[in-house]
Amino acid sequence: MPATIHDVARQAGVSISTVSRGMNGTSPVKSDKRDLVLQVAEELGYEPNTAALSLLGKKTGGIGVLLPFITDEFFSDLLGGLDAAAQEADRFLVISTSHLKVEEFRRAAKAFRQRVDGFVVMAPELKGAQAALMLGAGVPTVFINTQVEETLQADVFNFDNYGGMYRLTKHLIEQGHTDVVHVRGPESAWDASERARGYRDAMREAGLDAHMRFVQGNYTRQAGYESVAEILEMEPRPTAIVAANDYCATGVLSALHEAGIEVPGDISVCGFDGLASSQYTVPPLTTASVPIRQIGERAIRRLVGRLEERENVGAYALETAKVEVVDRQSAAPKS
Amino acid sequence: MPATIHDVARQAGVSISTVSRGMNGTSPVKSDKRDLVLQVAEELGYEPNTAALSLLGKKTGGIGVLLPFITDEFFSDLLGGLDAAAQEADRFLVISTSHLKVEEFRRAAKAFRQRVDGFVVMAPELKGAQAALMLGAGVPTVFINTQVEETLQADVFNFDNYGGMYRLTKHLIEQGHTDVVHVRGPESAWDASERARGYRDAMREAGLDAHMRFVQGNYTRQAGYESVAEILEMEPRPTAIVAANDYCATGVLSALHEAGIEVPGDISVCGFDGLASSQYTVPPLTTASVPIRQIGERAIRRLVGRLEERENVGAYALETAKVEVVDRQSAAPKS
DNA sequence: CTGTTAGCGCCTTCAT
DNA sequence: ATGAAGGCGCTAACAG
Repeated sequence: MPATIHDVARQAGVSISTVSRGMNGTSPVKSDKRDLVLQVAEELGYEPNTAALSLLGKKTGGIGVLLPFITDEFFSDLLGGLDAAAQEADRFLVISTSHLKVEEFRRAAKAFRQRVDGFVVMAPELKGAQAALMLGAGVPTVFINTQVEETLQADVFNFDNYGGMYRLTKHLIEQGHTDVVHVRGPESAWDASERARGYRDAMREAGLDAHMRFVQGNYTRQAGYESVAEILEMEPRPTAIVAANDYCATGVLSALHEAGIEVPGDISVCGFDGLASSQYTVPPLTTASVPIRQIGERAIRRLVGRLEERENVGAYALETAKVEVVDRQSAAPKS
Repeated sequence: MPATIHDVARQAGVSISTVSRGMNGTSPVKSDKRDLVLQVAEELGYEPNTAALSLLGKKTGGIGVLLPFITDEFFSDLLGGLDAAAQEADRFLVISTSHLKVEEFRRAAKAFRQRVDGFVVMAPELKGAQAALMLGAGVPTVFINTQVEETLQADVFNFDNYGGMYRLTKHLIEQGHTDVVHVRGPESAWDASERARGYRDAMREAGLDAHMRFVQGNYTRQAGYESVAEILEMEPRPTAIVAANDYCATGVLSALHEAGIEVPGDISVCGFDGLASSQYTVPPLTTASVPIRQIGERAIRRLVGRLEERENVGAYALETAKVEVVDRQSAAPKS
């Protein structure tokens, strides 16, 4: 049974108010008494009961994190940034995942609402407004990589899915490739559609409409692996593959190696995300790098700023982080 | 401002006790009144305030998860298992990471103690007893992959670090390799020491004492990458490399490829962990597979069992999951 | 400066 | 079967 404020008061021979004031510095306490209180509290290992605090309307210190998955390096990186910034702000993360479906999302939102001060949400399969609705009005929320409308009253930290893929595709085209195939992400995901759109626009602008080819994937290595069989059947055979993400590209690399096809000698391969691991694939992956860790850190800082009602936070904003092409060895000029 | 029990009571024209009883079924309520209460509660979107509940000594529903890192596929897999089982039990995860150092661990333990019903802890750099001490006596805790003494009053779910590495090394030796080098994990980590011990024993038993070679690493891809320079200098040059984990092995593969050395033609490479990604490396990685997701699921189930004081939970137990060698293409018989 | 008191929202006796 | 009242631990008025 942990010590309560009464225990400390009794032991120190003062009233509970004095203890409270001494510990919080809410109002002046004679210094010898304050020292005594602090000392007794220390001895008894006293810590204010957080439930009592919340009941009084104090903040919980918790930040709710709602993610679609977690078993993915992209999300570990994001969580790394989130957690680092949270610790820095002396807050803790309450995490829940697998909210691909609306119902699951609603359930988690409900369970969390009372236990956290605000939310960080990544819901590429949900519109931001839809998610905001379920979280309840007035709950400070920051969205990451989520489709939003202008009217949404929340901060949004996106990254340039469209532009990143556009530039990546263009990069390939500039190297002489004309038959570039895109292994798409899931139909239902907004970010996947944006990436596909980037690919499409780059091809069109280069007058390569007739050369556009899509293979349906779902962001997994498995899907990338399986896409290769289909790609190798295409006529003419593509000389470059742009996968929707690095995971997918890894699967592509693996299948190509198994089929005895050289990368980038016979065919070029690109990913998207710029995961730490993409540097260590064989060969190292040309990709579009998303600063996901920093996005996580910034999202938390912004949220904490709102929670603490800092002056300089300002109006709600949509920030779109730049996505840079990282040229490594898995893509090369068309021979 | 969310509705309180008083709002419901007023609206339904009954006392708050009746509302409480109606919602919880704690004691009989005339059925028409109960229906009315339920209906009003629904309309008002009433949900019992969790802080008030905790104050009354009720459970919070939260499970604290304390991990050393999170930016690692191994941990995402673990979290996947943890989260799945938690959702199944209608509980939520409160996660905190980067507890490599004792001080950080203590800090997180303190912050979490009041907000969760129990803990799942993975602290390979801490002895279980030490961690238990910081969590406070009587807090239900399950340890994963943590060094423990016999006396620890807690459930422990480990996996066979020693045996897995022993068998992996033996596997290589049986294929004719005599010069097998081990890229170690961090000195301070218990699991890394266990793996190193497995390697050592396998080598010794085969009479290969004089052939033992260690390179110090730290479980990262970077360390694996850098170890290769050192390994290639060794006389005689090793024909096989056993890395302390898959990440490290990935770095090895990458550096070897860059150096134009064929795997497994010129040199065999093995990892440890059996990450999903190890199946997609080039070439696919021979490794020792740890059922980490299942371990996560089982850990949560056990913890929940304890929290609910189910009859059949029984005494505290140490379970050590088997680690299987998965033979893929990165290792081959010595030519 | 310091002590007393009134709740925060809820469950739980204790009466009725 | 139902209502009234106490109290969980704490902070913030309100008195001195």
